[in-house]
Amino acid sequence: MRTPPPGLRERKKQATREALREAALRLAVERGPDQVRVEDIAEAAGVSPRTYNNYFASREQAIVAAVTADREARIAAAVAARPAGVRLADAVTEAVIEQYTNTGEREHEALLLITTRTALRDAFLDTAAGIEPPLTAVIAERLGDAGARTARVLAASVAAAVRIALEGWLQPGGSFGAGGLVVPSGSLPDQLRAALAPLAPAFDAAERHT
Amino acid sequence: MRTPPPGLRERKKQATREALREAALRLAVERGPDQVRVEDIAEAAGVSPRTYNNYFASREQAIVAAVTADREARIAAAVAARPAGVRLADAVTEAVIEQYTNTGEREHEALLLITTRTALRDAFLDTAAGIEPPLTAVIAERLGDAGARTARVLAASVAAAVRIALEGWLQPGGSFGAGGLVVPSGSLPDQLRAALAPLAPAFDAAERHT
DNA sequence: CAGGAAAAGTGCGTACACGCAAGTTTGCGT
DNA sequence: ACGCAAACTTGCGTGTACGCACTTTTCCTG
Repeated sequence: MRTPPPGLRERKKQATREALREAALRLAVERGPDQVRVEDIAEAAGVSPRTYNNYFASREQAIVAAVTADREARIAAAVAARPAGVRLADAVTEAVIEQYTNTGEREHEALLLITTRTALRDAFLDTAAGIEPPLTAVIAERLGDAGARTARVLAASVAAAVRIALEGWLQPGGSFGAGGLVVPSGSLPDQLRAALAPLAPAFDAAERHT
Repeated sequence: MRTPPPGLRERKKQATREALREAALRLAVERGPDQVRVEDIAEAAGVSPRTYNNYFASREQAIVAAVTADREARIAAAVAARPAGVRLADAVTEAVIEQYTNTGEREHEALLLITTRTALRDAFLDTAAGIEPPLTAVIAERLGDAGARTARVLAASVAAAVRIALEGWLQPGGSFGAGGLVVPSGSLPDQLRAALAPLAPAFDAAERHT
Protein backbone atom coordinates (compact mmCIF):
# COMPACT_ATOMS: atom_id res chain seq x y z
CA MET A 1 0.00 0.00 0.00
CA ARG A 2 2.90 2.36 0.67
CA THR A 3 5.54 3.76 -1.63
CA PRO A 4 4.07 3.32 -5.08
CA PRO A 5 7.27 4.14 -6.99
CA PRO A 6 7.84 7.80 -6.21
CA GLY A 7 7.68 9.78 -9.43
CA LEU A 8 10.29 12.06 -10.85
CA ARG A 9 8.61 15.07 -9.31
CA GLU A 10 8.93 13.81 -5.78
CA ARG A 11 12.51 12.70 -6.28
CA LYS A 12 13.50 16.11 -7.56
CA LYS A 13 11.89 17.73 -4.60
CA GLN A 14 13.85 15.59 -2.20
CA ALA A 15 17.01 16.26 -4.16
CA THR A 16 16.48 20.00 -3.91
CA ARG A 17 15.76 19.69 -0.22
CA GLU A 18 18.94 17.77 0.37
CA ALA A 19 20.98 20.09 -1.81
CA LEU A 20 19.81 23.02 0.30
CA ARG A 21 20.51 21.17 3.56
CA GLU A 22 24.02 20.21 2.52
CA ALA A 23 24.85 23.60 1.07
CA ALA A 24 23.62 25.31 4.21
CA LEU A 25 25.65 23.12 6.54
CA ARG A 26 28.79 23.25 4.42
CA LEU A 27 28.73 27.03 4.13
CA ALA A 28 27.97 27.44 7.81
CA VAL A 29 30.96 25.31 8.76
CA GLU A 30 33.25 26.93 6.23
CA ARG A 31 32.71 30.57 7.02
CA GLY A 32 30.75 30.62 10.25
CA PRO A 33 26.96 30.67 10.67
CA ASP A 34 26.64 34.45 10.61
CA GLN A 35 28.42 34.84 7.30
CA VAL A 36 25.86 32.84 5.38
CA ARG A 37 22.85 34.44 3.78
CA VAL A 38 19.95 32.56 2.28
CA GLU A 39 21.04 33.98 -1.02
CA ASP A 40 24.37 32.16 -0.65
CA ILE A 41 22.72 28.88 0.23
CA ALA A 42 20.28 29.14 -2.65
CA GLU A 43 23.05 29.90 -5.07
CA ALA A 44 25.18 27.01 -3.84
CA ALA A 45 22.20 24.70 -4.25
CA GLY A 46 21.39 26.02 -7.68
CA VAL A 47 17.96 27.46 -6.96
CA SER A 48 16.54 30.91 -6.48
CA PRO A 49 16.37 32.51 -3.04
CA ARG A 50 12.60 32.47 -3.36
CA THR A 51 12.63 28.70 -3.73
CA TYR A 52 14.68 28.37 -0.57
CA ASN A 53 11.75 29.73 1.37
CA ASN A 54 9.43 27.27 -0.28
CA TYR A 55 11.39 24.56 1.53
CA PHE A 56 12.53 26.19 4.75
CA ALA A 57 10.72 28.86 6.70
CA SER A 58 13.84 30.29 8.27
CA ARG A 59 17.50 30.62 7.56
CA GLU A 60 18.44 28.30 10.41
CA GLN A 61 16.12 25.45 9.50
CA ALA A 62 18.20 24.29 6.58
CA ILE A 63 21.39 24.12 8.62
CA VAL A 64 19.69 22.23 11.41
CA ALA A 65 17.88 19.96 8.99
CA ALA A 66 21.22 18.68 7.74
CA VAL A 67 21.84 17.25 11.20
CA THR A 68 18.29 16.19 11.94
CA ALA A 69 17.63 14.66 8.52
CA ASP A 70 14.60 12.41 8.77
CA ARG A 71 15.01 11.36 12.35
CA GLU A 72 11.30 11.71 13.04
CA ALA A 73 10.35 9.01 10.57
CA ARG A 74 13.11 6.72 11.83
CA ILE A 75 11.89 7.01 15.41
CA ALA A 76 8.36 6.11 14.42
CA ALA A 77 9.64 3.18 12.39
CA ALA A 78 11.78 2.01 15.29
CA VAL A 79 8.76 2.01 17.59
CA ALA A 80 6.66 0.13 15.08
CA ALA A 81 9.46 -2.42 14.71
CA ARG A 82 9.38 -3.45 18.38
CA PRO A 83 7.44 -6.62 19.16
CA ALA A 84 3.89 -5.98 20.30
CA GLY A 85 4.63 -7.58 23.64
CA VAL A 86 6.90 -4.94 25.14
CA ARG A 87 5.62 -2.05 27.18
CA LEU A 88 4.79 0.86 24.94
CA ALA A 89 6.66 3.20 27.25
CA ASP A 90 9.81 1.12 26.86
CA ALA A 91 9.42 0.82 23.13
CA VAL A 92 9.19 4.57 22.72
CA THR A 93 11.99 5.35 25.13
CA GLU A 94 14.41 2.93 23.53
CA ALA A 95 13.49 3.98 20.02
CA VAL A 96 14.11 7.62 20.83
CA ILE A 97 17.46 6.95 22.48
CA GLU A 98 18.49 4.66 19.67
CA GLN A 99 17.81 7.22 16.98
CA TYR A 100 19.38 10.09 18.86
CA THR A 101 22.64 8.32 19.58
CA ASN A 102 23.21 7.01 16.07
CA THR A 103 25.26 10.09 15.43
CA GLY A 104 28.07 10.23 12.91
CA GLU A 105 31.24 12.25 13.07
CA ARG A 106 30.00 14.99 10.79
CA GLU A 107 26.87 15.44 12.89
CA HIS A 108 28.89 15.86 16.03
CA GLU A 109 30.93 18.61 14.48
CA ALA A 110 27.75 20.32 13.34
CA LEU A 111 26.30 20.13 16.84
CA LEU A 112 29.26 22.05 18.21
CA LEU A 113 28.54 24.70 15.64
CA ILE A 114 24.89 24.79 16.63
CA THR A 115 25.60 25.38 20.30
CA THR A 116 27.55 28.53 19.47
CA ARG A 117 24.54 30.47 18.17
CA THR A 118 21.31 30.91 20.07
CA ALA A 119 19.21 31.07 16.92
CA LEU A 120 20.61 27.74 15.76
CA ARG A 121 20.17 26.20 19.17
CA ASP A 122 16.52 27.21 19.20
CA ALA A 123 15.94 25.91 15.70
CA PHE A 124 17.52 22.62 16.71
CA LEU A 125 15.33 22.28 19.78
CA ASP A 126 12.30 23.03 17.65
CA THR A 127 12.99 19.97 15.53
CA ALA A 128 12.01 17.83 18.49
CA ALA A 129 8.41 18.87 17.87
CA GLY A 130 8.63 17.19 14.50
CA ILE A 131 8.46 13.74 16.03
CA GLU A 132 4.91 14.33 17.20
CA PRO A 133 2.97 13.49 14.01
CA PRO A 134 4.68 10.18 13.21
CA LEU A 135 4.73 9.20 16.87
CA THR A 136 1.04 9.94 17.11
CA ALA A 137 0.43 7.54 14.26
CA VAL A 138 2.31 4.58 15.72
CA ILE A 139 0.96 5.11 19.23
CA ALA A 140 -2.58 5.40 17.90
CA GLU A 141 -2.09 2.11 16.13
CA ARG A 142 -1.36 0.41 19.44
CA LEU A 143 -4.13 2.11 21.37
CA GLY A 144 -6.87 1.58 18.84
CA ASP A 145 -9.41 4.03 17.53
CA ALA A 146 -10.72 4.94 20.96
CA GLY A 147 -7.36 6.33 22.02
CA ALA A 148 -6.74 8.76 19.20
CA ARG A 149 -6.72 11.83 21.38
CA THR A 150 -4.70 10.08 24.04
CA ALA A 151 -2.13 9.09 21.43
CA ARG A 152 -1.82 12.67 20.35
CA VAL A 153 -1.31 13.90 23.89
CA LEU A 154 1.27 11.24 24.66
CA ALA A 155 3.18 11.92 21.46
CA ALA A 156 3.22 15.63 22.18
CA SER A 157 4.40 14.93 25.72
CA VAL A 158 7.22 12.80 24.41
CA ALA A 159 8.22 15.56 22.03
CA ALA A 160 8.25 18.01 24.91
CA ALA A 161 10.29 15.65 27.07
CA VAL A 162 12.81 15.15 24.29
CA ARG A 163 13.12 18.88 23.92
CA ILE A 164 13.78 19.24 27.61
CA ALA A 165 16.37 16.49 27.50
CA LEU A 166 18.18 18.12 24.60
CA GLU A 167 18.02 21.45 26.35
CA GLY A 168 19.59 20.01 29.45
CA TRP A 169 22.21 18.24 27.42
CA LEU A 170 23.25 21.36 25.53
CA GLN A 171 23.40 23.30 28.77
CA PRO A 172 27.02 24.28 29.45
CA GLY A 173 27.75 22.88 32.87
CA GLY A 174 26.21 21.96 36.16
CA SER A 175 25.62 25.25 37.92
CA PHE A 176 26.19 25.38 41.63
CA GLY A 177 22.92 27.03 42.55
CA ALA A 178 22.64 28.68 45.93
CA GLY A 179 21.99 25.87 48.34
CA GLY A 180 21.02 23.54 45.51
CA LEU A 181 22.70 20.35 44.53
CA VAL A 182 25.05 20.08 41.63
CA VAL A 183 23.20 18.79 38.60
CA PRO A 184 25.81 17.54 36.19
CA SER A 185 24.26 17.35 32.78
CA GLY A 186 24.67 13.68 32.06
CA SER A 187 25.07 11.97 28.74
CA LEU A 188 22.35 12.33 26.15
CA PRO A 189 20.89 8.84 26.73
CA ASP A 190 20.73 9.59 30.45
CA GLN A 191 19.00 12.89 29.87
CA LEU A 192 16.47 11.26 27.55
CA ARG A 193 15.77 8.44 29.98
CA ALA A 194 15.31 10.84 32.87
CA ALA A 195 12.98 13.08 30.90
CA LEU A 196 10.86 10.27 29.53
CA ALA A 197 10.59 8.29 32.76
CA PRO A 198 7.86 10.47 34.31
CA LEU A 199 5.61 9.74 31.33
CA ALA A 200 5.80 5.97 31.65
CA PRO A 201 2.81 5.70 34.01
CA ALA A 202 0.68 7.59 31.51
CA PHE A 203 1.65 5.14 28.78
CA ASP A 204 0.95 2.16 31.03
CA ALA A 205 -2.49 3.47 31.92
CA ALA A 206 -3.31 4.15 28.29
CA GLU A 207 -2.25 0.67 27.28
CA ARG A 208 -4.26 -0.89 30.07
CA HIS A 209 -7.33 0.98 28.91
CA THR A 210 -7.48 -0.78 25.55
CA MET B 1 8.30 38.50 49.93
CA ARG B 2 6.74 39.31 46.57
CA THR B 3 5.73 42.61 45.04
CA PRO B 4 8.01 45.14 46.65
CA PRO B 5 6.18 48.21 45.30
CA PRO B 6 6.82 48.08 41.56
CA GLY B 7 8.70 51.18 40.51
CA LEU B 8 7.72 53.69 37.91
CA ARG B 9 9.85 51.97 35.32
CA GLU B 10 8.01 48.67 35.57
CA ARG B 11 4.61 50.34 35.58
CA LYS B 12 5.43 52.23 32.42
CA LYS B 13 6.54 49.04 30.75
CA GLN B 14 3.28 47.33 31.56
CA ALA B 15 1.36 50.37 30.38
CA THR B 16 3.17 50.32 27.05
CA ARG B 17 2.56 46.61 26.74
CA GLU B 18 -1.14 47.03 27.34
CA ALA B 19 -1.37 50.03 25.04
CA LEU B 20 0.13 47.94 22.26
CA ARG B 21 -2.17 44.98 23.00
CA GLU B 22 -5.28 47.13 22.99
CA ALA B 23 -4.30 49.11 19.93
CA ALA B 24 -3.53 45.91 18.05
CA LEU B 25 -6.82 44.28 18.89
CA ARG B 26 -8.87 47.38 18.23
CA LEU B 27 -7.32 48.01 14.84
CA ALA B 28 -7.61 44.36 13.88
CA VAL B 29 -11.31 44.35 14.69
CA GLU B 30 -11.94 47.70 13.04
CA ARG B 31 -10.34 47.13 9.67
CA GLY B 32 -9.59 43.43 9.49
CA PRO B 33 -6.39 41.68 10.58
CA ASP B 34 -4.65 41.98 7.23
CA GLN B 35 -5.08 45.73 7.02
CA VAL B 36 -3.02 46.41 10.12
CA ARG B 37 0.72 46.98 9.94
CA VAL B 38 2.99 47.10 12.93
CA GLU B 39 3.59 50.70 12.04
CA ASP B 40 -0.11 51.39 12.59
CA ILE B 41 -0.18 49.63 15.92
CA ALA B 42 2.92 51.42 17.11
CA GLU B 43 1.54 54.77 16.08
CA ALA B 44 -1.79 54.12 17.79
CA ALA B 45 0.07 53.19 20.96
CA GLY B 46 2.33 56.19 20.76
CA VAL B 47 5.65 54.40 20.38
CA SER B 48 8.06 53.77 17.56
CA PRO B 49 7.75 50.69 15.36
CA ARG B 50 11.11 49.59 16.67
CA THR B 51 9.78 49.56 20.21
CA TYR B 52 6.90 47.38 19.16
CA ASN B 53 9.39 44.64 18.41
CA ASN B 54 10.97 45.06 21.80
CA TYR B 55 7.69 43.87 23.26
CA PHE B 56 6.35 41.46 20.67
CA ALA B 57 8.37 39.26 18.36
CA SER B 58 5.70 39.09 15.68
CA ARG B 59 2.84 41.11 14.34
CA GLU B 60 0.28 38.58 15.54
CA GLN B 61 1.51 38.30 19.11
CA ALA B 62 0.13 41.65 20.18
CA ILE B 63 -3.36 40.89 18.88
CA VAL B 64 -3.41 37.50 20.54
CA ALA B 65 -1.93 38.86 23.75
CA ALA B 66 -4.96 41.10 24.15
CA VAL B 67 -7.07 37.96 24.51
CA THR B 68 -4.57 35.90 26.44
CA ALA B 69 -3.52 38.66 28.81
CA ASP B 70 -1.73 37.11 31.77
CA ARG B 71 -3.56 33.83 31.84
CA GLU B 72 -0.35 31.91 32.50
CA ALA B 73 0.25 33.56 35.83
CA ARG B 74 -3.39 33.15 36.85
CA ILE B 75 -3.29 29.43 36.14
CA ALA B 76 -0.21 28.98 38.28
CA ALA B 77 -1.77 31.02 41.06
CA ALA B 78 -4.96 28.99 40.85
CA VAL B 79 -3.01 25.77 41.26
CA ALA B 80 -1.07 27.14 44.19
CA ALA B 81 -4.34 28.22 45.79
CA ARG B 82 -5.76 24.68 45.95
CA PRO B 83 -5.45 22.95 49.29
CA ALA B 84 -2.44 20.68 49.56
CA GLY B 85 -4.66 17.66 50.05
CA VAL B 86 -6.17 17.36 46.58
CA ARG B 87 -4.62 15.30 43.83
CA LEU B 88 -2.14 17.38 41.90
CA ALA B 89 -3.65 16.16 38.66
CA ASP B 90 -7.06 17.44 39.70
CA ALA B 91 -5.70 20.74 40.94
CA VAL B 92 -4.00 21.41 37.62
CA THR B 93 -6.94 20.28 35.50
CA GLU B 94 -9.46 22.37 37.39
CA ALA B 95 -7.20 25.41 37.46
CA VAL B 96 -6.68 25.25 33.72
CA ILE B 97 -10.37 24.87 32.95
CA GLU B 98 -11.26 27.61 35.37
CA GLN B 99 -8.91 30.12 33.81
CA TYR B 100 -9.83 29.24 30.25
CA THR B 101 -13.55 29.58 30.74
CA ASN B 102 -13.49 32.93 32.51
CA THR B 103 -13.96 34.57 29.17
CA GLY B 104 -15.66 37.92 28.70
CA GLU B 105 -17.74 39.13 25.80
CA ARG B 106 -14.95 41.06 24.16
CA GLU B 107 -12.68 38.05 24.26
CA HIS B 108 -15.24 35.92 22.54
CA GLU B 109 -15.53 38.37 19.68
CA ALA B 110 -11.77 38.44 19.36
CA LEU B 111 -11.62 34.67 19.21
CA LEU B 112 -13.93 34.67 16.21
CA LEU B 113 -11.53 37.04 14.54
CA ILE B 114 -8.59 34.81 15.38
CA THR B 115 -10.10 31.74 13.81
CA THR B 116 -10.38 33.53 10.48
CA ARG B 117 -6.64 33.83 9.91
CA THR B 118 -4.24 30.93 10.11
CA ALA B 119 -1.39 33.10 11.30
CA LEU B 120 -3.48 34.36 14.20
CA ARG B 121 -4.71 30.88 15.01
CA ASP B 122 -1.14 29.63 15.20
CA ALA B 123 -0.05 32.53 17.36
CA PHE B 124 -2.96 31.86 19.69
CA LEU B 125 -2.09 28.18 20.00
CA ASP B 126 1.51 29.13 20.72
CA THR B 127 0.41 31.03 23.80
CA ALA B 128 -0.39 27.70 25.42
CA ALA B 129 3.34 27.09 25.67
CA GLY B 130 3.56 30.12 27.92
CA ILE B 131 2.00 28.29 30.83
CA GLU B 132 4.98 25.99 31.10
CA PRO B 133 7.35 28.16 33.17
CA PRO B 134 4.89 29.18 35.90
CA LEU B 135 3.38 25.70 35.98
CA THR B 136 6.83 24.22 36.37
CA ALA B 137 7.36 26.40 39.41
CA VAL B 138 4.19 25.42 41.25
CA ILE B 139 4.50 21.75 40.40
CA ALA B 140 8.13 21.72 41.49
CA GLU B 141 7.05 23.19 44.78
CA ARG B 142 4.78 20.22 45.41
CA LEU B 143 7.26 17.61 44.26
CA GLY B 144 10.26 18.91 46.13
CA ASP B 145 13.80 19.43 44.93
CA ALA B 146 14.21 15.88 43.72
CA GLY B 147 11.44 16.24 41.17
CA ALA B 148 12.62 19.34 39.36
CA ARG B 149 13.07 17.64 36.03
CA THR B 150 9.82 15.74 36.46
CA ALA B 151 7.99 18.98 37.16
CA ARG B 152 9.36 20.46 33.99
CA VAL B 153 8.26 17.49 31.92
CA LEU B 154 4.80 17.44 33.43
CA ALA B 155 4.33 21.17 32.92
CA ALA B 156 5.43 20.89 29.30
CA SER B 157 3.07 17.97 28.81
CA VAL B 158 0.19 19.98 30.21
CA ALA B 159 1.04 22.83 27.89
CA ALA B 160 1.04 20.41 24.96
CA ALA B 161 -2.28 18.92 26.05
CA VAL B 162 -3.85 22.36 26.38
CA ARG B 163 -2.65 23.19 22.90
CA ILE B 164 -4.22 20.05 21.54
CA ALA B 165 -7.47 20.80 23.33
CA LEU B 166 -7.59 24.31 21.91
CA GLU B 167 -6.77 22.97 18.49
CA GLY B 168 -9.64 20.51 18.66
CA TRP B 169 -11.96 23.17 19.96
CA LEU B 170 -11.19 25.62 17.17
CA GLN B 171 -11.63 22.87 14.60
CA PRO B 172 -14.74 23.60 12.54
CA GLY B 173 -16.86 20.50 12.79
CA GLY B 174 -16.80 16.79 13.43
CA SER B 175 -15.57 15.16 10.26
CA PHE B 176 -17.18 11.92 9.19
CA GLY B 177 -13.99 10.02 8.53
CA ALA B 178 -14.17 6.95 6.34
CA GLY B 179 -15.40 4.21 8.63
CA GLY B 180 -14.56 6.31 11.68
CA LEU B 181 -16.93 7.58 14.28
CA VAL B 182 -18.21 11.10 14.38
CA VAL B 183 -16.09 13.16 16.72
CA PRO B 184 -18.08 16.24 17.60
CA SER B 185 -15.71 18.84 18.99
CA GLY B 186 -17.20 19.30 22.40
CA SER B 187 -17.14 22.35 24.61
CA LEU B 188 -13.83 23.80 25.67
CA PRO B 189 -13.99 22.37 29.22
CA ASP B 190 -14.71 18.95 27.75
CA GLN B 191 -11.81 19.20 25.35
CA LEU B 192 -9.47 20.27 28.14
CA ARG B 193 -10.61 17.47 30.45
CA ALA B 194 -10.22 14.88 27.71
CA ALA B 195 -6.76 16.10 26.77
CA LEU B 196 -5.49 16.31 30.34
CA ALA B 197 -6.93 13.01 31.53
CA PRO B 198 -4.21 10.82 30.01
CA LEU B 199 -1.60 12.68 32.01
CA ALA B 200 -3.23 12.07 35.37
CA PRO B 201 -1.41 8.76 36.01
CA ALA B 202 1.91 10.50 35.46
CA PHE B 203 0.99 13.13 38.03
CA ASP B 204 -0.14 10.49 40.51
CA ALA B 205 3.09 8.55 40.15
CA ALA B 206 5.17 11.69 40.56
CA GLU B 207 3.28 12.66 43.69
CA ARG B 208 3.63 9.17 45.13
CA HIS B 209 7.38 9.33 44.59
CA THR B 210 7.89 12.19 47.00
C1' DC C 1 1.38 10.65 -27.76
C1' DA C 2 -1.02 14.63 -27.55
C1' DG C 3 -2.65 18.32 -24.65
C1' DG C 4 -4.39 20.19 -20.54
C1' DA C 5 -4.30 20.28 -15.38
C1' DA C 6 -1.45 20.47 -11.38
C1' DA C 7 2.62 21.45 -9.18
C1' DA C 8 7.35 23.39 -8.70
C1' DG C 9 10.38 27.21 -9.61
C1' DT C 10 11.13 32.20 -10.26
C1' DG C 11 11.08 37.54 -10.13
C1' DC C 12 9.35 41.22 -7.82
C1' DG C 13 7.51 44.01 -4.28
C1' DT C 14 6.29 44.81 0.52
C1' DA C 15 6.49 44.35 5.24
C1' DC C 16 8.67 42.41 9.20
C1' DA C 17 12.54 41.07 12.63
C1' DC C 18 16.40 42.53 14.76
C1' DG C 19 21.53 44.11 15.57
C1' DC C 20 23.79 48.23 16.55
C1' DA C 21 24.83 52.66 18.26
C1' DA C 22 23.13 56.67 19.64
C1' DG C 23 19.88 59.47 22.91
C1' DT C 24 16.73 59.58 26.96
C1' DT C 25 14.68 58.25 31.37
C1' DT C 26 14.67 55.92 35.84
C1' DG C 27 16.79 54.17 39.95
C1' DC C 28 19.97 54.44 43.64
C1' DG C 29 23.98 55.34 46.41
C1' DT C 30 26.41 59.08 48.66
C1' DA D 1 20.25 66.98 45.75
C1' DC D 2 23.58 65.19 42.69
C1' DG D 3 25.29 62.29 39.42
C1' DC D 4 26.47 57.84 37.66
C1' DA D 5 24.93 53.36 35.95
C1' DA D 6 21.53 50.52 34.20
C1' DA D 7 17.44 50.09 31.61
C1' DC D 8 14.30 51.64 28.01
C1' DT D 9 13.46 53.92 23.57
C1' DT D 10 14.57 55.08 19.01
C1' DG D 11 16.54 55.69 14.01
C1' DC D 12 18.89 53.33 10.78
C1' DG D 13 20.44 49.59 7.98
C1' DT D 14 20.47 44.83 6.53
C1' DG D 15 18.61 40.55 5.71
C1' DT D 16 14.59 37.62 5.93
C1' DA D 17 9.63 35.95 5.06
C1' DC D 18 6.10 35.56 1.94
C1' DG D 19 2.04 36.97 -1.30
C1' DC D 20 1.24 37.31 -6.09
C1' DA D 21 1.56 36.66 -10.92
C1' DC D 22 4.00 34.26 -14.36
C1' DT D 23 6.97 30.52 -16.60
C1' DT D 24 8.52 25.84 -16.77
C1' DT D 25 8.21 21.08 -15.69
C1' DT D 26 5.89 16.83 -14.50
C1' DC D 27 1.89 14.04 -14.53
C1' DC D 28 -2.23 11.87 -16.24
C1' DT D 29 -5.99 10.63 -19.26
C1' DG D 30 -8.14 9.95 -23.41
